[in-house]
Amino acid sequence: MQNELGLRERKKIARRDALIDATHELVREQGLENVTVEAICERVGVSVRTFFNYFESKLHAAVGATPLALDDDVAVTYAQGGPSGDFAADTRTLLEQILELPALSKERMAAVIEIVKAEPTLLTRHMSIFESALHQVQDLIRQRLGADESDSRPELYAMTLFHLARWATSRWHEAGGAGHPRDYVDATYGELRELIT
Amino acid sequence: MQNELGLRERKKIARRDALIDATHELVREQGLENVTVEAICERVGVSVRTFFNYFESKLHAAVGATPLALDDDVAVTYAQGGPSGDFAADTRTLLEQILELPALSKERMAAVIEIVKAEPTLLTRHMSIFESALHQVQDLIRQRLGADESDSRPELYAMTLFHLARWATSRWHEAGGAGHPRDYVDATYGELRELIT
DNA sequence: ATCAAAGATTGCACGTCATGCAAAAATGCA
DNA sequence: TGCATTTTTGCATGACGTGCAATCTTTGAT
Repeated sequence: MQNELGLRERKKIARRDALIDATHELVREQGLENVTVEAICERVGVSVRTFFNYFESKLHAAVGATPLALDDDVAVTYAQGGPSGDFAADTRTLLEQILELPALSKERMAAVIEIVKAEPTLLTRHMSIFESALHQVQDLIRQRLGADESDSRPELYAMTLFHLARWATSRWHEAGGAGHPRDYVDATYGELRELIT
Repeated sequence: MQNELGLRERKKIARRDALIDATHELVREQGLENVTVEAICERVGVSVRTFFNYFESKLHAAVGATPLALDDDVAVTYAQGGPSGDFAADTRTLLEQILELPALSKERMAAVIEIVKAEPTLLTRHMSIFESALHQVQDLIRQRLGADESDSRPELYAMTLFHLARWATSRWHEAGGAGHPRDYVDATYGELRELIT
């Protein structure tokens, strides 16, 4: 078995990409609210039902939502108190590792950022897009802290982390896409610290 | 003109309350997903169309969403750099003032918290419920910072503030509703600080 | 090349959410 | 009482999203 993917896999990826791209184009042209799933499907040449085989919702397609594929080692290390033993430092490292994940190509990421800028409600309204990712991170933090269900810290922490990620990415994009989102984590932390010091 | 409200006003408030309470009951009985707007209306004796005159969505009713009625003085003072001149301190004061607002009765607040606990997706999925409140706070922060549109700090700050408010409220509820959510802001700040120090 | 199993797409029916509009009912006020 | 203003309501409409069963495609083995 080669590293090659079968026709089946390749087609799936291509279709998925086509759906995301079509969504981006249409949203750019007409705005999120005015784009119907039907229109997206028409452009791609696919049935509406198929669209929903790929994405849970229109929003998921708009942000090109991909399951968070965090490395197992990284996750376990963090959960068990590593790598440094310092909670704040390790959590920050975790954030940087999350930002390393090749979730989207640069072009697509840029498209998403533009869309979010034009449609601020997208992220504010339906954060469910990232729900599973959020949940994973939340669980890691919970394990790390040895917290039980009633402790709401993991939830707040995970959400804050998510915002930090978004913010860093946003800054990176504002800077013209120079370097890597990871490079902007520092500034982001600094600004958040100004709020709660 | 007395302080008395006319029949019209009283009926509106009563209906609104009835809708919120009915929603809470039904959600408790059947879970958020299984409650239809139609069922809520049936219980209250009101048409579906009327429901949507009162609430933007089912979720809004579930959390008893009320427009954020922040005092004008408070808002202006904050936006113009007051009351102390220190950004972090004043923002914290703002948070405490937001928590002062009598958005919901204690019982209803408790009901909402229980619902959110049972249906974590509620807040994650549709944060739009708080969108207008969030937006107001965001604008205040933007003014305060003299930031322009491209600066994303107000957005992150407002959202963080929102989380802090939720967290403080949650802690207050866990403590059996003793005192006031405001009293838990301190602990909340401390815990968040642990994340980003 | 053939064929069966596994996987993906599709159409259809269905239920729900949400909005616009205009008629009808309720309320406030002179 | 009669008239103006709000509110409620029914109806039509459109979009979202899911379950199901039929159909088509890919795969891998013979």
